[in-house]
Amino acid sequence: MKISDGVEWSIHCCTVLALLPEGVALPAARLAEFHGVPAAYLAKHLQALARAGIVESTQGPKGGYRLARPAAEVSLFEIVVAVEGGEPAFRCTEIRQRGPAGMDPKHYKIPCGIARAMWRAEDAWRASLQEQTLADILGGLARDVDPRQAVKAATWMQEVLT
Amino acid sequence: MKISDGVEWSIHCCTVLALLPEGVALPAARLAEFHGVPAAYLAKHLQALARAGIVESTQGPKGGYRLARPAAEVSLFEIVVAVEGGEPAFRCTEIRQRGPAGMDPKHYKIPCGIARAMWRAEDAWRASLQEQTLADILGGLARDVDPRQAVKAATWMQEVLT
DNA sequence: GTCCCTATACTCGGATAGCAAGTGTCCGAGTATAGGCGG
DNA sequence: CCGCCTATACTCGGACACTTGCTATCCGAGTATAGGGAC
Repeated sequence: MKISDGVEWSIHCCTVLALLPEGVALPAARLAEFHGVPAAYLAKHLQALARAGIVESTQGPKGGYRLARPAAEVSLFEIVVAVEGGEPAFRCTEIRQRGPAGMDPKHYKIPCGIARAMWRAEDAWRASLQEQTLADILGGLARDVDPRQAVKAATWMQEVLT
Repeated sequence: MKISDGVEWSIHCCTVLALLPEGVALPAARLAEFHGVPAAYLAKHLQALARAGIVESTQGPKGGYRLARPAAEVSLFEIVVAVEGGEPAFRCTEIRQRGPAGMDPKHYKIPCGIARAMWRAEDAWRASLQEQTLADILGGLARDVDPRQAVKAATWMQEVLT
């Protein structure tokens, strides 16, 4: 079980986009440069975020990506689903129906108890992600980030936006 | 993000082993036959369960696998960890240290807030799995399984154990 | 000086290769059993 | 008849190919901009 790197990158990108002045967009290439990741691959995930309505894209010069909604209205869960897809991590293959003790599929009305148990755990995971928003991440940044790094980041952004 | 099929198979196998009479073992080949899955591949996962101390193995004729502890003392979490490994699903690659705004690693004492958020969700997942034991699964079986299937399964087991 | 037009260059978007982890399989090492032999 | 020994066959255990999905990349479509020209 492994969560795609794209999830980590996407959340970081959304955090940066949330810090952007109103009405300004940042190209994928700049986001990639800022995080030191391959631009072409990051673009793939930003597209997924755009399809999910989390970010908006503008083409042409001075174009790029920007957050589609206030940071407080974007949960981490939405980002994860946008990048990884909404399918549950545990997939019941109904092996209870196979083998010598199996019966006709119509007799299995209730999902397998094992699947229910695994899904219950996944629901707890989803609930936790759903109640954490980008705004919470930003609050944590303000608390934990070294002021010198904040200055470096702000300077870089100034330079890029000119 | 996908949980290995081996987890599903392993939990089903543990459930069957829990229904076994005291002091009797079931070979991997029989477990595979019962669930209609490839025997050689299932064996791989049973070995992982044995290494983790969840099941015990006996060699030679009349040998096989049996549960190492009472069903109430085996949580689903243990099984998942035994099969999938204990590494977190979300792996922080510290991209905050890279790029033009990155600083020397020694300045990053606290884990990235994004990683902390993701890990918090995983903790909720783990907690849910930890409080669900094989005994709970067995209880669900008694409630939900079609009596005719129970008979088929019991008959098969009788036949195999002779 | 102002407006319009056009060419430009910059952006996103989807289609295309490469690689790692999970999936599936095999054969060798070890051991409890069962039968045969001797006492 | 009982106990011991040996050969057997059945078990687990780790080492070896294959396939799916994530990783990484490229080039084409679309568009806001900026400059130049006409009025």
